[in-house]
Amino acid sequence: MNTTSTNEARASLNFLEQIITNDIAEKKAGGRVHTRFPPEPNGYLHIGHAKSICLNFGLANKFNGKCNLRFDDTNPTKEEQEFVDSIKADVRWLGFDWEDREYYASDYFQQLYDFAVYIIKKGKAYVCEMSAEEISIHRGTPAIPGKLSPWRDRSVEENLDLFERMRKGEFAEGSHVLRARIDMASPNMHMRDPVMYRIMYAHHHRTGNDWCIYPMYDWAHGQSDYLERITHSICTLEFEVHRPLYDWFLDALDIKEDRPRQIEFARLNLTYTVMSKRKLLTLVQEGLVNGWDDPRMPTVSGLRRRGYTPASLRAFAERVGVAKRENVIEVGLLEHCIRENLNRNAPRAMAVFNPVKLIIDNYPEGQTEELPGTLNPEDPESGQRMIPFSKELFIERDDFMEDPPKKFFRLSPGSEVRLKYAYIIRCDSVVKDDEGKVTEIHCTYFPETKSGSGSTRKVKGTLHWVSASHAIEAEVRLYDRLFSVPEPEDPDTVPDGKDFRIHLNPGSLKIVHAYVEPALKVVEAGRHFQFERTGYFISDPDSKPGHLAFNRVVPLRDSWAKKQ
RNA sequence: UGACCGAUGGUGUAACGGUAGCACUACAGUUUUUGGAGCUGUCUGUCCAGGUUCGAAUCCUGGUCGGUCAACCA
Repeated sequence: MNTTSTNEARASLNFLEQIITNDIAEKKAGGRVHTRFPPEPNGYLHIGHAKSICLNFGLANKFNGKCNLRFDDTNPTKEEQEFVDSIKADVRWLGFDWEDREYYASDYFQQLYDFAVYIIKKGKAYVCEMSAEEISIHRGTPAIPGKLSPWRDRSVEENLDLFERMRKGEFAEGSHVLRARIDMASPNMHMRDPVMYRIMYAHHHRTGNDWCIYPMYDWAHGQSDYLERITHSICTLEFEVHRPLYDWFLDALDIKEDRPRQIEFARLNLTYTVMSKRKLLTLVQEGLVNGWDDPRMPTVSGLRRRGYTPASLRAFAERVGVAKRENVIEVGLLEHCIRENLNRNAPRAMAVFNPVKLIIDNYPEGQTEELPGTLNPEDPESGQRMIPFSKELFIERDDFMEDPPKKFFRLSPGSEVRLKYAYIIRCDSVVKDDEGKVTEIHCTYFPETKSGSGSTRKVKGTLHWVSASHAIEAEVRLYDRLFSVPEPEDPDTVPDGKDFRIHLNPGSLKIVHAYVEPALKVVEAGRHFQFERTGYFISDPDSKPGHLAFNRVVPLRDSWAKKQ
């Protein structure tokens, strides 16, 4: 593939790779590259996080660096161990290894406290006794400068004393905060004396009741980066306006060596889905989906249950690229990535979703043949499975038309098709019920056309089938996109008083009771298959002996359906 | 309209003052015991207006459009 890697050939680098390449060339941080993935453990990871994970671990990998997993757990009222566990499982499942570098912002609470004392001593932070509402009012608006806090000019000694007493728990929640003393007239709202610490009498999932003051994100994040000797602190675009503050804190601490650098990129958006934690939570809480791992959810756990593979998600993250421009990726690209992956790796099987009986009139009553079927034509090593064939079969109702249009290559009266791995057949007649619905299709088979016999007879169509008496029943969940419009959050498409929920696709889940070939009888959960001519599927954890359940990952591309 | 950021085919993303390329999508052909997969090909693009330059997607100026920011959230 990479046959042109001469010295002249300039590799195509994204903007992050360019920055890092330059930093290495300039020997910044001694040429080290160290990134981190910093989730807040307050919810489940989604595909946007997956992009960030692939980015941070991928960059470290590419430049011989390291990537830390760091939980940004500075708000005890929102964070839980349950989410720590699920996040770790998801990152690992995606294929990344943080080795022994599992860190928590809460590990640094004492360090952060000492740093704050340092800043207070420099006269650059003060304890403010205004209420949250007062602070908000004093902050002004982007166009109007804020007003100074009456507590802004306390002595260093007084600030030190008050801050220590905050920590000791002498004050009520909300009564005091520590604020950086920056510029209440800054056009950047984040520089208008931002809060560094607030009082919260809350139990923290790791530090328990050791602390009653907790650092804010802006104060904790950059300093945590510094403590971990992070070189490139990569975050999403909305933190761009925080960067001056990120740098201000580093300056206030007189950090000159090993200064981490914040770089922002545009988060992932996907068509036909919503991505914000709040909206996903709404879907779960209102029962619009069946939990966080519902196969229609863009959560990592949902994608996993849907049947997306780690490799397909990594390939996707690679292909969407990374830049600073707002983007909406077509979900078709994601689907392409999983098809590409599963086409090479998923064994084939036959399953009939909407069966109609096909009877081969000239096939001996009671006879069964075991016919070999290639497990995966894309993989010569894959081998075969045996499929029973008999006089009565099920085929897909859609594969028969009594009065077909031109270019219909499937079965119709008088036409010939091949039954995959078996014989060419001709349709002779049909039997209908009182309502005119076809109940039986009668055919003649041609014994000399048996697959593998070297028969050169050609037909236009090939159908999948299962032997009626050998078929196993299975529950098959046909998933489709959760929303019926590309951008469900677009205000232009949402009437007043409504929200994205009106765009929920009512057909996003159809459950059918299918007939599958008997080889599938014993599959355990989590196995991928291609059901020939229909799509890729995975056996669901709901599968039990005697009750098979499959989820459709994605249908096969279908140029016939498209023409219809 | 306070500040900051961004703008390249339908969607993403490259091009670092010198041939606008790649992927997905769409379409066509080829092949095929999956109307799948594969292979080949085609269509469609530098937001606008000026300027600098032999030469501008790239640099400058001014617009336009889009995004972000006013939690004791992250």
